[in-house]
Amino acid sequence: MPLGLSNEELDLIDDMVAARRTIKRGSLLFRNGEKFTSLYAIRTGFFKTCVTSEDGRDQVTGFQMAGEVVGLDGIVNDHHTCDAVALEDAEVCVMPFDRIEELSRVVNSLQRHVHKIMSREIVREHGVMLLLGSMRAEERLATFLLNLVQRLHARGFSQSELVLRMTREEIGSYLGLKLETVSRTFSRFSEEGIVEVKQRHVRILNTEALKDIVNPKSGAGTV
Amino acid sequence: MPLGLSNEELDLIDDMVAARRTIKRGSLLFRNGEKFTSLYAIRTGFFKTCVTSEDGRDQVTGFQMAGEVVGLDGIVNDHHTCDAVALEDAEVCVMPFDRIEELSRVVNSLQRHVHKIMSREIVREHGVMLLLGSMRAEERLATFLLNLVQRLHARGFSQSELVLRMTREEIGSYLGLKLETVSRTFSRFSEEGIVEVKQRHVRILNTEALKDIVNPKSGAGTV
DNA sequence: TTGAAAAATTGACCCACATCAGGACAGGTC
DNA sequence: GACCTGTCCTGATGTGGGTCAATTTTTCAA
Repeated sequence: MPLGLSNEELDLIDDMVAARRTIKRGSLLFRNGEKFTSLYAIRTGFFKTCVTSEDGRDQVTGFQMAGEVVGLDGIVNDHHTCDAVALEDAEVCVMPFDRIEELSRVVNSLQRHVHKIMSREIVREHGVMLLLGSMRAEERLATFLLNLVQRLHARGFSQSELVLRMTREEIGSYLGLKLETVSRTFSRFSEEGIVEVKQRHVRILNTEALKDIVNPKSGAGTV
Repeated sequence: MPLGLSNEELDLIDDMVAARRTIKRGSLLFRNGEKFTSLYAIRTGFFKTCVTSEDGRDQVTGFQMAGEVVGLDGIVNDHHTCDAVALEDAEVCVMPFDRIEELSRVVNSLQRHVHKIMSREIVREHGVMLLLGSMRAEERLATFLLNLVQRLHARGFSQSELVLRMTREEIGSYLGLKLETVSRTFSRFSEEGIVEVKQRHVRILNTEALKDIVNPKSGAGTV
């Protein structure tokens, strides 16, 4: 499932997988505080990860789909620091981290792959920080939709249609907005003919408009 | 400089360091788009890292001090995706990443160390996302001060006094606030006798109060 | 099929922070 | 000394999104 590996290497990766595990919609793959043992490669299904502050505030830190890896947060302290919740019935490959380290000492491409996965996550989070730190509600939601649809498209789904697996509240938590604001912003996009929204079914009618919102064209006044 | 390694292992780490490099205050260690070759361990000095969106918005993604590592963002795409700017004259160890990967195939503790550094960065960013997504200005600044002073204390500095190496604007960018808000919040803390602020010199008078701000005690009304 | 809970929409009002603007202060240069 | 320039502070005003509340729609269990 990770790209760019030879068959030989894929066999080794099979070696690495201890087991498969299925997770029912709504239940946890791992939770905050739990001992860290493995990374999980998502085969099917859809997850959110979220951290909780001491006083009970909750922040969704990401949404993960098939082919992506969760659990990286647990490596530092041998314990997970966030929850991973299945938003639909899911199946994952359990990859014991000891085994990963062992194998990646021998298989250079695997070593490289692991490093890239972690670095990619760091870079992704930089993007989220930019979003949370400086974007307005419309920009946040447009960014979110474009990102989702792009990842789905890379998996063979439509470029313009998607089904949200998460609630407005979860979207809001991820984007640093309240659910009402998410709902209103959807409505505004809808009024403007940019998207068609029916509950969790979203059809993007004007991708360019979304891109313009994310990346405001400087318009006429550019000297 | 990384903790928990034997002398033997430290020698190996010396092996890994290609060179030292000094960076003048205000100049860049690396910049967005630049080819990635190495990680950098900070020996002395203070850095900020920041990403820039296409339309010129800027987000400080972190402040780094002695003993911390920068450059992890470059691994995924062989190019850096952020700038690292020295906020005071600095010296770093240049550690070619090829060499790191090579050595960490042999030295297990180094392999583990590299993984932990990357995981720690991911977890740190989760914390920043929580801050940016759900905290109010006072909570953000209190969190920031407590974090800074804690890291400085771990390096042998005071628990209660610190000199900010960055401007109000840079603090604001990191915390998702405008510089005026940062300034006003400092003033408020000062009025309340929580800190003493003279330009970049900050003395924390009441650590507990800061902690209470970060983590609001539920007070009287808890049923 | 019915009933109850969960999710989503929409409106009215409010507030924390942004924006705009004026001025003070420090550090450096001539 | 006088003069910049960058940084910081503070006041007045505006606004985007939060809060509160009412209603509708969907989902799902019985």
